[in-house]
Amino acid sequence: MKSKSIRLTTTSYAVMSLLEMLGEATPYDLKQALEQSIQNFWPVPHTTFYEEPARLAKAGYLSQSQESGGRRRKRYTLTDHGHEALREWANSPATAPSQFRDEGMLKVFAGADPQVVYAGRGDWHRAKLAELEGYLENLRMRELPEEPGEDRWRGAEATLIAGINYQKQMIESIERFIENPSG
Amino acid sequence: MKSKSIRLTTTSYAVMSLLEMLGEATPYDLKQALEQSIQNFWPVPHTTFYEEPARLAKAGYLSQSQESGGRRRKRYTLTDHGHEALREWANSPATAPSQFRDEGMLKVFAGADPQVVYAGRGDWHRAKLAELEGYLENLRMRELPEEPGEDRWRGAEATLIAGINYQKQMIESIERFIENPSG
DNA sequence: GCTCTATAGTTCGAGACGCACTATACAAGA
DNA sequence: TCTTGTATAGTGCGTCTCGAACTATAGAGC
Repeated sequence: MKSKSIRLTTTSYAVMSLLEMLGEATPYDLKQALEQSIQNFWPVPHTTFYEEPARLAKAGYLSQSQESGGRRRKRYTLTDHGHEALREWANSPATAPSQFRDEGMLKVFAGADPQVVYAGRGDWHRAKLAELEGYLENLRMRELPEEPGEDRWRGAEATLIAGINYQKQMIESIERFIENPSG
Repeated sequence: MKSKSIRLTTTSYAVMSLLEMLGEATPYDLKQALEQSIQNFWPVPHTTFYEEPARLAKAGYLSQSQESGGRRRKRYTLTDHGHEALREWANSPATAPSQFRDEGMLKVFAGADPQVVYAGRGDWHRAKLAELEGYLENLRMRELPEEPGEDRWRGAEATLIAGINYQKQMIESIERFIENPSG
């Protein structure tokens, strides 16, 4: 365990949380799981799921194995060290304030017409909303056969619901903003 | 004009928009102007205001001069090339979807108690709200002596108002989420 | 076997980030 | 005048993040 010391970023914890939920996962599994849960609150480009686990493994937070046939995919699991680090982070009170970025608002700042900038936005958020509602339904189907008390998926469900509420709110705000940018 | 060609990012346009509004500005001016307008929609660390203008100047989008006394600060203005690039971007319809990141929600995903995670958040947003309302008031005082039709500050005002609405909404959402995470 | 499409994985260079630090201005008190 | 304090202003640099462009494998249907 030649654990090179690295800085753990929020994205590191995202990967570790996902792994805690899934048990063992390939980068692709992680990518999919993120899309179906916290993507709305922590967007991560897919290449990160190939790079970050390798980085975490090198530092001893994950263990790695390789499939012997086919694509010879890498499978990761949390080590004890990883679990510990994750728990410590999750239980620490200090949390960075949330951030919002919207290129459209910058264009408005630069003088663009809000109506034009936000024309397609409502639909985008409506599509996202439908997608999330689908995930939530799937999640609830899958949960049925499990033991009562089984709660590996509880976090995923809470964040999905929050994501759904978030999308609904965005749809409303955008409509209000288009109607009356200085209200 | 040894214009090295660079990629213009959204942050580049943020800097250029600010410069268009201010006319001429030092990095520090840019930093302050951002804080009082679009910070909520495009957070930028302060070091960027020293690095990015230099990069843009090298590529011919800004011109640079240096104060001769004191801190010998650099002052930037948009070149014609810069104005053009900015206009083109502002008028282009394609706009990246907005992004939201919230480390707290990740902690909830990882199993943390929403009540604990979001305990101080409401206050944070309330403070931010008050800050923005102050900026808006200042902006409106300053606008009084200007010519009617003068609208360099209109974008700033619109984004400030949107920022204020955003903070109000966050305060509400957080309260609702704490009360009932799975509503 | 071939071809199409979905799925899965990789490389790499440029940009973004933020800690830690340095420097200047200016006012108040000793 | 000298020192000290504090707000203002600027910098260096290593690490992390991003995303375009690309490659590879699997499985379905002919």
